Amino acid sequence: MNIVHADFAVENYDLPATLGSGQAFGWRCGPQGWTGVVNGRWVRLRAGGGRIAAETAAPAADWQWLRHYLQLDVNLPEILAAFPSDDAALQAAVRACPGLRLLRQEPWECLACFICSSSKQIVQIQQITALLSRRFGEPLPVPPGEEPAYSFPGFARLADVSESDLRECKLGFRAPYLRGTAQKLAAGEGDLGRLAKLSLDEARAELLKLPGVGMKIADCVLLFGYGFPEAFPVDVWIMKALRRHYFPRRSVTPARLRRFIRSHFGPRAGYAQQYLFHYMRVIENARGTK
DNA sequence: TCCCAGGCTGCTT
DNA sequence: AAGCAGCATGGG
Repeated sequence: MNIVHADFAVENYDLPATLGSGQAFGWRCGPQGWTGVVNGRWVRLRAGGGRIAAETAAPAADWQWLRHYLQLDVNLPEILAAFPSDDAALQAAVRACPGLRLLRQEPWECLACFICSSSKQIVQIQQITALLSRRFGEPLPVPPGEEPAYSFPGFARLADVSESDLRECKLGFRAPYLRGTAQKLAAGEGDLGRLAKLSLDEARAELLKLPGVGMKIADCVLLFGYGFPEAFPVDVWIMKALRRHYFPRRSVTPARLRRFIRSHFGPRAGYAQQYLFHYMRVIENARGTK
């Protein structure tokens, strides 16, 4: 089995923070780097010295799929410079983790994983999605001596899986949601590929038609899967941050909150969201419980 | 034992 | 329209 290497020069790219920041759930950190599956290929990544080194198990014609996934061509300093300068909380989050990036994941996998995510901790989402891959995905070529790896099962495959089989993957009450969404897509009711050509609001409206998909999950898919940079998923962590920093001692209606997000964070609000999320969840939390 | 987790749905007011 | 119980499962 051939092992194929590549090397990318990067600036302002914090690979561990990006792969571990709760936007993708398939990456595992080991002594030799971060191992995961991108578009049906086993990959290991290692960062250092202004470079990201990549290793795969099978030769590919080019590396565009990985550059696209890692969003290597995004001009991060330009995005960070456009954040509101008078926002102390956001600026602190940026200073704490200046190379945090957004990935561009495959939309179906992203959608399925976030349907599994509701009211779950990130570690558990990782476990659930790993079970789905192992059980219903296809085995992938890996270098000798490596753990087996599996593709993430497509919606056609999951549409044929019984609810109890999904529950055995620890999906709990999310099982009928994932099954329902997979069946709808398999039946041609909804075309994920078409969403990329729509506006943010139009694409969100399409996602909201799927079972188990509300505002939060829709915005995650729009941000992490389709690359709409203004999508701003509001989960419990972000809600905590927004209340604390922007609405102390005030109740906020969802409509007012959305208006605030749009006007305050601007057209790249999704990046601001990821910085606030990571700061709240990892950095502030670690400081508080140390 | 209790509270919470990258929520959504459907039923009550 | 807004509030809220219920939904599985596991971590701290």
